[in-house]
Amino acid sequence: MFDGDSLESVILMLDGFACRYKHLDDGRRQITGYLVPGDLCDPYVFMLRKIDYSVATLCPALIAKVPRSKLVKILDEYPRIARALWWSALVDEGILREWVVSIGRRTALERTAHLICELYHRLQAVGLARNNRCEFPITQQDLADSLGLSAVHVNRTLQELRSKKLIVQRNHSLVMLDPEKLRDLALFKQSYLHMAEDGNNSRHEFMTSRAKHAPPLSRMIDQKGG
Amino acid sequence: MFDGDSLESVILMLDGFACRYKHLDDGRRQITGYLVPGDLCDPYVFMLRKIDYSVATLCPALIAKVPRSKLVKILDEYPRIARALWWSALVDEGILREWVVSIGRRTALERTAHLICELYHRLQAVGLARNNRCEFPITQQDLADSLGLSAVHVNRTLQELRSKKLIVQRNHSLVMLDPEKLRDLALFKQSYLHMAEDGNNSRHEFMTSRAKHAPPLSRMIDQKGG
DNA sequence: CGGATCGTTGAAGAGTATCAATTTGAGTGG
DNA sequence: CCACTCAAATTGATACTCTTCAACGATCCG
Repeated sequence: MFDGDSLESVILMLDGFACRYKHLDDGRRQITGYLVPGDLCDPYVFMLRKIDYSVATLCPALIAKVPRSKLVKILDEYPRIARALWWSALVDEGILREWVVSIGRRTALERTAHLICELYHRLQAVGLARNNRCEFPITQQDLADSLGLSAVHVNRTLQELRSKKLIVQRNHSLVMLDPEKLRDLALFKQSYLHMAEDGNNSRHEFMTSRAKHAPPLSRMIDQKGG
Repeated sequence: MFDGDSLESVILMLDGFACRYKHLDDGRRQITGYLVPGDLCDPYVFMLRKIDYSVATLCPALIAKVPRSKLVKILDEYPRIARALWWSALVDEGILREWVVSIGRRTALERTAHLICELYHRLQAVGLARNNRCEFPITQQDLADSLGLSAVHVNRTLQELRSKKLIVQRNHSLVMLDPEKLRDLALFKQSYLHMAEDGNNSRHEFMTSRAKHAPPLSRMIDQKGG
């Protein structure tokens, strides 16, 4: 799905990771957000005819493609889903604001820690993380393009997080060894994610609602694209 | 209006400039967006009980305070306004994505030029800029906190834009001497603002609609706060 | 006129980028 | 199971953008 495309259907992440990103003309890339299971790639289909960013998967992913017309009908029938969608867009905006704060004012170390915290908490909210461990299929180059750093510097920053005994990475998963210290270092305040106290949010509801009422899924296994 | 406040009414900018910002615990500040006439400070009142940022005016400003209940009624009666609100939130998100790209991947010079272009085009869209001139009541410290730079560096960056004959500043207004070169330098693509070809957008409609149906305005002159 | 805020300048240093090479690790096919 | 390949991670050296600090000048306003 690319910058400038028209929107004829909405894509829901069922499994795997993806990201939104933009390219500058000379090739510089900036990732503007991650999509985890339960997220919609493009909740803008109702207002904007074109999207102004691209989406790429970071690993093989499972998605549901919901035709625009079908989604409109679903939203009419199940207003809770409409509300969840609206909520979700606002949460996305809050996350985006925090990214601006991170890239603008946090140091490389704080910024990297903050992104790890964000992803862990979002995955936890949809039941995909526990015991301080979660999938982490994001390359150092992707992190660099998310954090406004170079890949080399991300590498050294991750080394520092490891040497401080805050995280370990194995295969494509990550463990927070001392979540509290990590959040302190990151200046991380969970509240901006607007989740309930128990760590759940309405996306979870959206996912489970979806399971009962969803249109047929199209299955797509996709290699990482750029 | 501060981080954590409950939302009992929505504030509409009628005149003047304001910004959204967040503080880190140690005092570092990051501005996450500007509010110009026609913008709502907090279009989140419908879903989120708390806001996760603060708002400050940058100059004496005129605002309309719309009680939550009244706005709900207005939106029921005039669905076009509801649509404009929804649209507006999506445009805000697009702007935020572009800020992430700017701070993450544009150089200081490009980034500064890009913010100038954004503000000019947004002001033009609500009829507050023409002939490449607009109000610009933003201090270098504010620019620094918007662009993720130090005030000193913003100063030198503005000097460079002036020495390249791209802008001039007088009093509190700014003139783009060579808008095309400025946009090229900034890698600025107008499309992300999702405005119509003529430079107008639905916020303008929102403003004029409001004039006919608005609740009584409360007038508030406010000194810059932090 | 005095005080505050904002803008400007210079010098020195920190943080991060860049470049280039090397190592590691995960497939893949023989 | 091993050799091969390719992408990702790591390392070192060097350069540069931007920050910090401190001082000074300009402007505004009561």
